[in-house]
Amino acid sequence: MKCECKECVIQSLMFSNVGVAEIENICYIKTEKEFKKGEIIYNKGDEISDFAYLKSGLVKYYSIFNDGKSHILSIAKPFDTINMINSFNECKSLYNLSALEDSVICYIPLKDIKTIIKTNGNFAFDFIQKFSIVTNKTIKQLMLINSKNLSGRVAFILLHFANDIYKNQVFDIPISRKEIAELIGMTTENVIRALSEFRLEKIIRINGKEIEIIDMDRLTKISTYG
Amino acid sequence: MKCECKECVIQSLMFSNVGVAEIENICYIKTEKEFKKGEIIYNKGDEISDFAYLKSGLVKYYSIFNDGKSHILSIAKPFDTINMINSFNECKSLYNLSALEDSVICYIPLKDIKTIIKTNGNFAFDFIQKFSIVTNKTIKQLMLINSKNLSGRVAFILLHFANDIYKNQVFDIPISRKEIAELIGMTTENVIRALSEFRLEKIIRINGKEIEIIDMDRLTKISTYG
DNA sequence: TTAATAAAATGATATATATCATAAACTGTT
DNA sequence: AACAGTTTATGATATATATCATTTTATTAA
Repeated sequence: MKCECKECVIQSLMFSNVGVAEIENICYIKTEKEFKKGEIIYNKGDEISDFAYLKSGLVKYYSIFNDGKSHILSIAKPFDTINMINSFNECKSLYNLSALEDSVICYIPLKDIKTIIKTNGNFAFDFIQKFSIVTNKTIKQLMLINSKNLSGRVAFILLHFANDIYKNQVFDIPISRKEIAELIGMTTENVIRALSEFRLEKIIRINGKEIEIIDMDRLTKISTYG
Repeated sequence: MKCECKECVIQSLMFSNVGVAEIENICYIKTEKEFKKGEIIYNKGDEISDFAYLKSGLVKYYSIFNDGKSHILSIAKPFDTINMINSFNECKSLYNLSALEDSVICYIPLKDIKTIIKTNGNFAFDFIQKFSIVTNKTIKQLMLINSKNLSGRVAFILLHFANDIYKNQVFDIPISRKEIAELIGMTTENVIRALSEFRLEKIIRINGKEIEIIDMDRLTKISTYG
């Protein structure tokens, strides 16, 4: 089997400095696995033996704390690395990961990535850079959401789906209202109320899971200042 | 000048794989700078040209968002790396950093660290591991705090100072009540109220900045389940 | 297709936290 | 020592969000 994925992190982003021989090798040892919507990819604590990235679909990272509630950290989209953040820790998943949509994950044994890091400094450097960008974005998003009120948080998440994930003003939201609540730290009822308000104000149009952002300007203002 | 810092990240943690020649070299090119309590170390957006770590003192990372309020991300303690998280991004500080106590920061030009990463795979590997631990801890703390109520958050922070920073049940809290509020995302008045309640309940003793944790068990319970 | 179940929606009420006001206790400065 | 400015502290009130209850609308399974 030979890789073909044009947007593969490994080929395009990270392996820009890896010799051709190494790339060929990686392409042959990679494996792919399909997950159905709702399937668990990793449980918290599972051993991580592979470097993984999302080829297609959508994946959520979440944790359950002592409050008994699920808290969603973030959502990975195609070509995001999966579990990069814990791959170098104790090689145990720090989060629960599950598929929000049917997803395909590409695996490369972690030991092979580690070997390349140890033998190819330029690859290691690019890897650190990529790692830094991913984690910084996650931390920034967490802090930003916490600084906002209910409407601001809901607006922020709608814009995240429209701008970052689907790159479209119309999209089928892949998570339930309850999951939006778990992502922004508010209750399901209040998320629904905020969405209803946006709908009545003609800022968005809702048809079940389908959401269209009608007034991008106002939603952005609500997200920014709310 | 020759390094002497026994607990230096560079010597002990990260340079375990660097050849002796490289260590000697690093020791000679490092510089140190003192910051008085309250002094700014980096402003958000400042260029980062050095890898830095905290030799002594205490440093806060914070950001000011559109709400006009300061939000503290975390507090670095001696031998923590400073700005590791943005060193490999755009080499611009993503946060404001200021000294909470008189502090000494040790600098090594980033270009030298980058050279070692590119030429010494084992160092790169250890660097990634260290990076991973630091960022994971930050993200976990952010999520945990957000999952708690007022008392739980205040208890959590008191335990953080006692257990992680000062390793003592009695300590002088280095930040104001306002800064505690900025760290846990509550208002100053409510932080003071929570502290007063803990005092009345004989869970802690307060004498200005001096705090003693009397009932560790109850405070831990409040932090865990609050 | 229908029943059963879950998700979305909305209202009423409770609760936690924020805001505003004020006073007391510090801190630093002259 | 006295002053101004800041931090800490506390109370009263307002506001935002959570909780509980109920209905409607989707989804899933039989």
